[in-house]
Amino acid sequence: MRAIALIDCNNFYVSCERLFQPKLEGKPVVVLSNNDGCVVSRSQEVKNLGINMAVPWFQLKDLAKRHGIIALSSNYTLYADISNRVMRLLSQYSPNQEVYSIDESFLDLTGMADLTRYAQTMRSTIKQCVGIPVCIGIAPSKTLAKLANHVAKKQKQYHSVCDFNAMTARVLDNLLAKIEVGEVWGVGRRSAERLQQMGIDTVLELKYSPAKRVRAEFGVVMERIVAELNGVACLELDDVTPPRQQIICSRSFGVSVVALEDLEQAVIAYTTRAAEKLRQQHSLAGGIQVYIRTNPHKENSPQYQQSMLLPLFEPSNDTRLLCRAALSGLQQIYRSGYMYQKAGVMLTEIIATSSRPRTLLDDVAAQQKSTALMATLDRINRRMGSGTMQLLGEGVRKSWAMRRENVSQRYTTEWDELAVVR
DNA sequence: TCTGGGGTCCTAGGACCC
DNA sequence: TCTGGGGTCCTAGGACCC
Repeated sequence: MRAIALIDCNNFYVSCERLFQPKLEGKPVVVLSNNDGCVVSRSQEVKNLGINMAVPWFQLKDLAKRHGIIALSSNYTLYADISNRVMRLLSQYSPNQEVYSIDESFLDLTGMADLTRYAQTMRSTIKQCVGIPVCIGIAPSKTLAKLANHVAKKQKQYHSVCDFNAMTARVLDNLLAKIEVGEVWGVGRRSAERLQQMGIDTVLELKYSPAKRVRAEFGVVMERIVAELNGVACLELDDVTPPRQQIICSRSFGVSVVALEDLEQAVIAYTTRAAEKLRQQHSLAGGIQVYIRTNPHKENSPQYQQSMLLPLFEPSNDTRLLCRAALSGLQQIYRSGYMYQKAGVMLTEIIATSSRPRTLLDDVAAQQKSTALMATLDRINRRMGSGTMQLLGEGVRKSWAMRRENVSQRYTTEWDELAVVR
């Protein structure tokens, strides 16, 4: 039988912070999204208080004061580095790994013996070498492995490892009968509501729903989910991450922005970041979309949002060229008199640099010059720190920059910020 | 005062073609 | 009175994920 494992780090961002600040152990801790907006990671103590994911932080301030909740700004540089360490360790346990997200990985363990013990070894190795606690679910399909992981997390008697393959069909069905249908991977809030209206409340009920009916009501995606719940693997492990088809960089501002000049700075900054990512994956973009919007939560102030797609004359990854296009778009959609809350850019029609189309009009010398300049820019910023060299138009003061009031050090990636042992 | 950011896939509908 | 059928491509929007 197929054996797919899903390894999921517990309370990942909070666990990363605790690695370097042991005093946070045993205390209620949350990590907030950019701009210190919403809760994106919660310690067990916080979950026990009944605080949900994605709650706006300002709504929690009273509760936080009463229970002494510690709130940290997110530090993605740190989390990405810790994630890499976990993933590299995990890769030693199977020839076939899919890194699914910053804190999750699938491993194909088909054909291996004594999987529960094997998984326990994995757990203790990661805990010992990196310090991050994980839970592991094992099953014949990805969707079931996700559910097995859910059980491993919720039910203490499994000691953080749950192997559906080691259960009889009857025991498994009894387990599935106790899980709400909304817990299934790929069943979101919308579908869960519709399923419940049809009388399908539990995972077990979805598992035994007639395929025809599911297909007619929800389409192929849900049909595939039902097959996966029945142990038929429809989703393969993707062990190579394909290059992105679109690259987005967008941010809310720390304060509302009114002036075009500030929006221009922000758009240049975001385009610069997006272009860096584009070059990292050795690609060119055929177009760039720019958008701005006011704060939709402020119902009393005038609302405006607009976007514009600018096709490029030829595909490029030159920051200067992309910025020029984005700025021309911004100038066309900008309207004065609004309080802007967010701006963003999206690179589209992405192709590999190696498949750059050739035409008789190509200015090869100019292309080579651009490639060399961008490579130098990237090298300097990688070596000396991101933002060492930037376009002047990005600005220096950056009054619009996001809030990060309580951010921890980049303990593992910056010489100046290493943990100090006394 | 204060509500994230970055992705993918699917579907429906319109334009267009023969 | 009465006006086909089938295909492609593109875009926008919805739903979902972490």
